[in-house]
Amino acid sequence: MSEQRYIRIFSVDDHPLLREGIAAIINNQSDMQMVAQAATGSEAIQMFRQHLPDVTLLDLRLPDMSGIDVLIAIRSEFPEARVVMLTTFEGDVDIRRALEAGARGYVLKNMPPKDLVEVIRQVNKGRKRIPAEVAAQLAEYVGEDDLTEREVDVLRHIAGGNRNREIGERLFISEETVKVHVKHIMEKLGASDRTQAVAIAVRRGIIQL
Amino acid sequence: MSEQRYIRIFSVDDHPLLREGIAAIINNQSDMQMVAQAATGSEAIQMFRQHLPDVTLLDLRLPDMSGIDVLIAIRSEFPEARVVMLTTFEGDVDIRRALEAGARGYVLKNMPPKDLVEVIRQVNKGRKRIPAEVAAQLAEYVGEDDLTEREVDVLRHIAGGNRNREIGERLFISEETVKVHVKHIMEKLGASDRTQAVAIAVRRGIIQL
DNA sequence: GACGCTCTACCACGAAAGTGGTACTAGAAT
DNA sequence: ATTCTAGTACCACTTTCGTGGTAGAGCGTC
Repeated sequence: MSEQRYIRIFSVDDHPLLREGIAAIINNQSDMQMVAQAATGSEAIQMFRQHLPDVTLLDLRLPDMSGIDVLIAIRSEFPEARVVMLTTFEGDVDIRRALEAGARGYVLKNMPPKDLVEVIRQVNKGRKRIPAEVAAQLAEYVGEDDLTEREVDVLRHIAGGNRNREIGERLFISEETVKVHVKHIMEKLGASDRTQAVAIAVRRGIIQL
Repeated sequence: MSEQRYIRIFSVDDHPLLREGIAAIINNQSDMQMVAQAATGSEAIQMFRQHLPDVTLLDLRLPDMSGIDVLIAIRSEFPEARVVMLTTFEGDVDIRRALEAGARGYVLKNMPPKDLVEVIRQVNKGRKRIPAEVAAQLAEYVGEDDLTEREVDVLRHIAGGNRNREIGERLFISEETVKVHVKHIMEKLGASDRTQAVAIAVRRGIIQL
């Protein structure tokens, strides 16, 4: 194949300065071209349909919706879409959910540009690519039980400063049941009390404050 | 004045992609020029001496030290240095400390590029410039007491999941004194318990997890 | 149908946390 | 010199948390 075609790239990020930087890097590569950009989730979904890029760079936190939800939306319509998450967040939960939702790569924003373009080339070839630094985050918690949805509900109320009795009232369950959930939350997260449970959950990306 | 001189700009940020974007924006302005870049605090201090830029763009979180400390170091040596903080963090404490340390501007990374260049122009003229969005964060907590150093110490130990007795042992004070500190912390932050105190403190940038 | 998981609920008990006081000291500020 | 602030300490008391069990209902799976 002597004909060299560009890798057509679509960037989704709500930070204009960063988008600019990505565009500069991309367009400096002889084999890549930035074909579109979006700043919100709904924009992203719409523009994906228009441009059908080879590789999409997707931020995790967007103003209107989660990057994970954008990923799911795009892949439900275009199962072959090749999406690389590009974010500052290192929490293992975000990484895991992105990969479960079909992301082909996961790159941190503080990585050198050459790592990014390398991941793009690999993903464009249909491979998956997770840098060691990111994989290490994942490995940290393998085998440990995830919190259930209900437990995350309870945890959010804990972070809001609610007492067990209040949490019970809001979730329409007894205080005793709340205590059971709290116990399980602390066990699963390895926390010694509810406060540390919140701290750990925030670090791991299980909840946001 | 017919002779037009460039505003010489120095960018300090540990995200290469973002630095690239800033450089692209800056060099697109007819009246500005990027003269140097640094990725760490110590690099920043050293390169400032070499280049003596007109305006410095400084990230708050750097790998080796806090952006605030870099700012203090630079301004102790060059009191006329014009520094704009450029960061993603909206916590009022970071903003306040930056301004107290002599920052002339405080711009969020998700702002439009034209806001950034506008702030740079104003700051270069010797003015201070704080976008409304940032000022609003500051206004949120005016008049409220800051936590003392000791209280922040205690708060950090709380976030680590320590009991009052343990905190006392580590800080070489009695458990009863710890309880007094905890009481004051909750009062000042408007928290109903120690867990919410940690959550609020993290949101406001008083502690990091 | 038996198993496993999740969510629910209750009980009892000891351990912390949180509340409301008082009070002394050292240093900064006025 | 006096006032203010931050930090220290102790006490008494109530409330909440955290731990250890047991157990049934509902749902999906194998």
